[in-house]
Amino acid sequence: MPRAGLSHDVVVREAADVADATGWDQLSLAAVAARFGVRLPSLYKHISGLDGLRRDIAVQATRELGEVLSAAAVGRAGGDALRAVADAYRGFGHAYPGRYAATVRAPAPDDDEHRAVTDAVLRVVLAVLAGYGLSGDDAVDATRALRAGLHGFVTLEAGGGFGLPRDVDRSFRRLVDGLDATMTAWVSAG
Amino acid sequence: MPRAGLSHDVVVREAADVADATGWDQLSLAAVAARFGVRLPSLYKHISGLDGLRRDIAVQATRELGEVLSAAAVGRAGGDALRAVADAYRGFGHAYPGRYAATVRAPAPDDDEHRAVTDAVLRVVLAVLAGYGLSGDDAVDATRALRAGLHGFVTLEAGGGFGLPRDVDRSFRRLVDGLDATMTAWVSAG
DNA sequence: GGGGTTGGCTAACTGGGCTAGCCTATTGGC
DNA sequence: GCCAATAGGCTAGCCCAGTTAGCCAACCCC
Repeated sequence: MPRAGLSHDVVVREAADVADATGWDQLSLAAVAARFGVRLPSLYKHISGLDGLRRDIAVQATRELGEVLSAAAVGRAGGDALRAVADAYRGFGHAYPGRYAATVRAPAPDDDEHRAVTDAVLRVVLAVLAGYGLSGDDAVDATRALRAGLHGFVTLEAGGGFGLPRDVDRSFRRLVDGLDATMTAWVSAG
Repeated sequence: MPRAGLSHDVVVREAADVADATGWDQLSLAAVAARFGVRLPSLYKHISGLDGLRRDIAVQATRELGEVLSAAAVGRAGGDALRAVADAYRGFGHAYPGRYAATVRAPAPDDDEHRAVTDAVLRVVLAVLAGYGLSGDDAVDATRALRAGLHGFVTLEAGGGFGLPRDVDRSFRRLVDGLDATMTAWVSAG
């Protein structure tokens, strides 16, 4: 019985790849086990069931998203930073649809590790908004508007919701420009 | 063996209620059959499996959404219409989370009935945008931005993604105001 | 090389979806 | 009113995914 060399991180990473390839909803332990050429119950030595695996993927994917956004934001400010972060966000959703879907999952109230990585993403966004001069309630509203616009666009695009031939990149650019203008306006409106 | 009085429409409606109560992802034929006090295979006389049922719920829910949005838009124009439609959209998502999730499902390419109801929703949105003087590519971009913003907000809200205490109604109002301003600006920018 | 730990495995159960085929309630024609 | 056809329930039985329990071999360290 040769060992397959599994570990928690290896299993989670492979499972994330499965989710990217087949869809977050279609993720199954059977598919992951098959990837490793291993029987399904063997995975239980490394993860706690399908739901535990989903949570682990969410944590890993959210960490990766935070790194990607942070890298995009560094050295930029204002609309420049906003556009870079927005593009990075959408790019992540395109490149890793399964991981992206995982990042939407809200952390359980007592899951500190998960909370930490979602907070890290939030901090990047807040830093971008600070570049507009937004803070407090304005920043909260702006964060929600920004996440709503980006998340909505990425999920609708991934779900095939944009049937029309009109160039999708261009629509996205105009959406982000609109968000930029809105936030700029909020600043001057005080 | 008394008859339970099932029919296609009755089953789909009850299944939509199950989806609202337990979540679109948790929808199961077992739960629907239990609601009717009927054995699971009996449902197959009225629907074609779980996936067929999901598609049927999507069609029905999208039709309902179209009616709700259309009713909200009637007799209004411009920002007034936009706000009314946006509130109706979010209200539908709150009141019927399972049905709402079903409306996101894109129609199969050859599913004319499904396409017809999604087109009806699109027509309402386009009518609102026409009130801004938007048409052609501008209208397509605006539709996408609008759907992205509304859909993103509703799903994040439903998913518990808005953890902060800041009033969510207020954030939504500001998002819609921002969309209104953006579309107004697009018109003048031609 | 012997013992503990780790990481595979098989066996077995649950529960959901699906198909086949039975049997009865209802309905429509005469 | 009867008889046949249809339609709408049912049971039985399959498959597949997830889960748990418990076995046993591989590896690691002394």
